[in-house]
Amino acid sequence: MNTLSGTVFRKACGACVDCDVRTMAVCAALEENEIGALERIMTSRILKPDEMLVSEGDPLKRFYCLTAGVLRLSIALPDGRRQITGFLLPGDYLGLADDDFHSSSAEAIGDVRLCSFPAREMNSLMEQYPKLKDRLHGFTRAALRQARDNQMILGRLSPLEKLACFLLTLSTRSVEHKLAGNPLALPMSRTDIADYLGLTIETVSRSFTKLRNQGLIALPDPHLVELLDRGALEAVAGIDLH
Amino acid sequence: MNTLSGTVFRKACGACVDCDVRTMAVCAALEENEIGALERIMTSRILKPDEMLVSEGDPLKRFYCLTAGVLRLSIALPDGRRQITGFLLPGDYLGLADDDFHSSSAEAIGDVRLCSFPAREMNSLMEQYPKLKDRLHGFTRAALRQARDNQMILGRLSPLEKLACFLLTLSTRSVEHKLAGNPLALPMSRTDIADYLGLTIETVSRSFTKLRNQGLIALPDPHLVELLDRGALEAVAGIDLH
DNA sequence: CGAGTATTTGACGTATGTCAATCGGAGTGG
DNA sequence: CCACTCCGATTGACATACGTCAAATACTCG
Repeated sequence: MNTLSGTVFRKACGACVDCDVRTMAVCAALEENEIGALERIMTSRILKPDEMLVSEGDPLKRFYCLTAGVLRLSIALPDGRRQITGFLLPGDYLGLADDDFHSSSAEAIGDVRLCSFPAREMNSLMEQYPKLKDRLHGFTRAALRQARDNQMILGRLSPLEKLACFLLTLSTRSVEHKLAGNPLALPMSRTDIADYLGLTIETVSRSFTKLRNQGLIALPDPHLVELLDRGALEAVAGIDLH
Repeated sequence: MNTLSGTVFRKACGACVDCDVRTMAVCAALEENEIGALERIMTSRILKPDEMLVSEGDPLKRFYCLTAGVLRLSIALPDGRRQITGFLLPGDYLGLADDDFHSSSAEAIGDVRLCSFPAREMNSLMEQYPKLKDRLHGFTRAALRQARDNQMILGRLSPLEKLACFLLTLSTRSVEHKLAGNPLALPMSRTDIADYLGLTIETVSRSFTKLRNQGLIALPDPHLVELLDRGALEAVAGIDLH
């Protein structure tokens, strides 16, 4: 079911220097001879599918760095409506937006592995290594740009445009995060995609079908998309994204 | 027409110590004896209604701090569709999301006055005063939380809920920014509100009328709302915000 | 192989967008 | 001071894209 499994646990718990996300995560701010400081406060953690890592409103005790798998960030309304504000890929950092409390929930999609840093120690490490803080600030700015792009997607695009946009940006991000970009894995469910794009699952499904019928994508199975015509997809998305 | 004019140019260009936004803007990070460093690199600027301050894609040359009036941040699609990603109030900072280029356009709504800081000098000042950098990072995190709340609003709320939510949060923010919170000034047009909430102006207008008919608000004129029943508005919004 | 769940497809209703007309206030000129 | 114009806001009539409800299909996992 989960197309990522198999790669997830390739490595038991190697040293930071050999880590899959060494070059793209927070830790890339530190040189080989400095990484020990981070490693010393770090603990590993594994999540099972749909396991909740943090819940909206929880006090912020730890920061996390995703090393394998995908997380969904979401906000919920009292009546059960849900908005997924983003998907975290390996190398992404959890806790960018928050001061003392988590403003979103974070749940595993499929199996997940992450590094966990106590907030206190991480904060003092950021004082010790300013470039660590700078890198995180840079991540926060990028997350803000992404959130604003999402506002455009949610507010002004049609369902078909939304889906095209979603597939293109996920593909691009996947490549940046060293995951396959073209036969593209979609570990999340249709419900997740709907809650991300502000649609119903039926509309998401119909949009997939439409893109498939137009020959722009192939769907070997619901969790794998092949982007057959990136140019045409970009035309459908009606927006050239980064 | 513009409910803000009259207060806008109260002060010609006083010293930072006496500034209206001294306690809430970036500059609050610095003590009285340090503020000179910021003042030295600062220049004042005034914008006329609808004047464009920066355009999407422009190289980032300067940061700005709004001292009077309101700015709209927006992203545009090639075909003219527009998404307003936020409104900046006095004390807010422009440039939080950006690295080398502006990711949104910024235009004045009514008359605007702002402080302008050359990016280069501002960056070196942030090195000199880490608490300045910390404050900006804090602003960025807050902006990210707000952008994610907006994703929820855009993706999952009905038009009536969107408008109620908009009025409540604008009222709260106005108070935080030392503006009137209850007869609430709406300097932006219905088109701006529509482009912020992902609606058409007709739907915005109908939603205003509905809230008025339900006795939740009064509209002495289109740019002034009185929140008659905050509790009921919160119930309509279906979301307790912050 | 069978049960349970996720996805897809279909039929239908409605909320919201579209198009068009009216209203109202601000600014201008007679 | 009043009439006229202009532009933004409101209201109305109508259409349709998307949501809702329901059934069928396909996949996953035991």
